[in-house]
Amino acid sequence: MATGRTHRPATRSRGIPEATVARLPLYLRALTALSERSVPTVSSEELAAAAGVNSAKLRKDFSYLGSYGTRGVGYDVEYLVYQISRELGLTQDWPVVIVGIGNLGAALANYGGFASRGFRVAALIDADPGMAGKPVAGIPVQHTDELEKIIQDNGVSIGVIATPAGAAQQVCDRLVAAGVTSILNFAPTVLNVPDGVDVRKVDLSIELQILAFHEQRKAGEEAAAEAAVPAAARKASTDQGPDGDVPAVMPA
Amino acid sequence: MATGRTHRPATRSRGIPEATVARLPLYLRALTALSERSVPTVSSEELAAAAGVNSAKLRKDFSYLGSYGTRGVGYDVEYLVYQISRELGLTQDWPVVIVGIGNLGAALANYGGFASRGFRVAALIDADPGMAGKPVAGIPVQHTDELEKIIQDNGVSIGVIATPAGAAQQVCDRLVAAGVTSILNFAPTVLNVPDGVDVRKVDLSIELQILAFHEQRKAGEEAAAEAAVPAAARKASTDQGPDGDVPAVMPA
DNA sequence: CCATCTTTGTGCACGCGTTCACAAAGACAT
DNA sequence: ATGTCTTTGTGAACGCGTGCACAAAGATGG
Ligand SMILES: NC(=O)c1ccc[n+]([C@@H]2O[C@H](COP(=O)([O-])OP(=O)(O)OC[C@H]3O[C@@H](n4cnc5c(N)ncnc54)[C@H](O)[C@@H]3O)[C@@H](O)[C@H]2O)c1
Ligand SMILES: NC(=O)c1ccc[n+]([C@@H]2O[C@H](COP(=O)([O-])OP(=O)(O)OC[C@H]3O[C@@H](n4cnc5c(N)ncnc54)[C@H](O)[C@@H]3O)[C@@H](O)[C@H]2O)c1
Repeated sequence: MATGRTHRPATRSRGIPEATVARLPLYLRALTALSERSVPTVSSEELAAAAGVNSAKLRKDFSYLGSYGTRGVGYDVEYLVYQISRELGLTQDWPVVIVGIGNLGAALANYGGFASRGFRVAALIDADPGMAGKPVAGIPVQHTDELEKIIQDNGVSIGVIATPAGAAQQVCDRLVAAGVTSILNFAPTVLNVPDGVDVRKVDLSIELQILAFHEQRKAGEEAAAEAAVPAAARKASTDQGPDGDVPAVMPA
Repeated sequence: MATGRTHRPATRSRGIPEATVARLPLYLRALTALSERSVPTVSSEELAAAAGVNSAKLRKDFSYLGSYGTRGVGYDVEYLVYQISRELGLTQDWPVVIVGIGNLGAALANYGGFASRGFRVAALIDADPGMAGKPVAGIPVQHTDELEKIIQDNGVSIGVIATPAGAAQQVCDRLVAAGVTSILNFAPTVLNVPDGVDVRKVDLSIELQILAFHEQRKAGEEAAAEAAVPAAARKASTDQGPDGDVPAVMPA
């Protein structure tokens, strides 16, 4: 999961489980593809395959929305697209600001998939005075000094942070103070926010480390250990079954 | 969660729960920061606060590693850094290839945090012949034709896909055929891979949609509904409590 | 050596999420 | 109308993850 909500411990808003909410965009994407191919209806089995999930799970997910399938036939594609869009709040327009227009921020600004579905880049903000006024993806970058004004003038409630880690908390605080209540954080830091503010993080580094963990499992298991032992571990992991013994000694 | 493993249904490798594995990088980051400040030991309470998790959870997580705390004192920072690094497979070097050097791929290539911890960009690969040879972040881009050779010559087992969605599955298949067994996917598609291959995805669009959902909940609840009803929904959500009634009618 | 105080490691209970499996709903043919 | 066949919607069981709460471990001071 490159994701992970912080705070607001699974509040299950209005009865839709968090896990289901996280899958709705997946279904929506698959349904949109079907819609473009003018497919009128789809069974839970087919759609589940397209979305890469279990069909029972998909049916249960839809049942939380009120579920509009027809037994023996399946689901009406157009109708589901609408229902899910509405449920996710995609029938309205969400102005978004991106703070930190460096490598990543610029890539995000250039990303087309942004506008495609309800999201609109309202402003690009950077602390570098040299960037102010310079257009990125057709949008002029504005200085951080304008942050509060931009948020308020545009009624922005969703902010994207793509600054260096060191600046993230500070930027976050300003965004929140200005009225932003949802933040997508790309900086590798834990953000502290007051209740009522949602934070989701995208952390490349964590994802890679998780992959490395599994990769090591796959590779090792026999020719493991004995890599580079920095004088700290004694007889590190001879890997003898679960709960394998570990050196009960601590280094300086 | 911008994350989400596909396939391999929570295999709990060697007894370490998947949820714990996903948190280890978080602890490692916090510990590294402490280490740089030369802090010798840290209590579960302090470290948990820094990582943004519950302290009991943290202690339980560490207990899976064999746990090396000292009661009444806490954990030795350096030692934990080493133990977690080893557990995550970060004591070895992981060559990584990035496929699709567009806006995002270039940003990733330029990303410093890559090399910092065990990961090394072994090659950049793109299908555009015009890019071949052109250096990005100091590394010359190579053509897709070379993909298999690059993977094999460098012993690459981790691949990053940053191509357009349409090309992702095809690229994925080639990576897997060439020997890659872990994939980090930035393209908005569900990738099908054989057993034994791990896929993690980072999906900006999904993250935003999840935020939009919660944002809508926060904003609405009273002045909801009655937005733009595309002749499909009849008496859409009057929001009368949980399991609120929904129109039992389907459009054409 | 003993008492006190801090902090770990974990038993336990609870709730969420997943999946199976099946009854019922409805389409469709005859 | 009746029967058959497909597919939904969900009851129920199970397993994982979380967090409380506490006993035991060990440091520290006298
Ligand atoms: N580039 C990637 O692929 C990538 C991947 C994963 C994570 N990240 C993270 O994303 C963040 C940005 O990465 P990047 O490669 O774009 O870095 P970058 O250095 O290229 O860009 C950072 C930008 O933020 C601006 N900035 C600095 N402080 C600011 C402030 N207080 N307010 C507003 N703007 C400020 C800088 O002027 C700069 O333009 C970093 O935290 C990085 O760790 C990047
Ligand atoms: N830019 C972003 O911020 C962003 C954010 C989220 C997701 N994404 C996704 O990441 C992917 C890349 O986005 P982008 O903005 O960099 O797009 P882009 O068009 O700038 O770059 C895509 C690159 O992939 C290359 N390519 C195409 N087919 C290929 C193939 N078969 N093999 C190898 N290379 C191939 C192209 O030559 C191009 O250089 C897309 O799927 C996009 O949806 C991008």
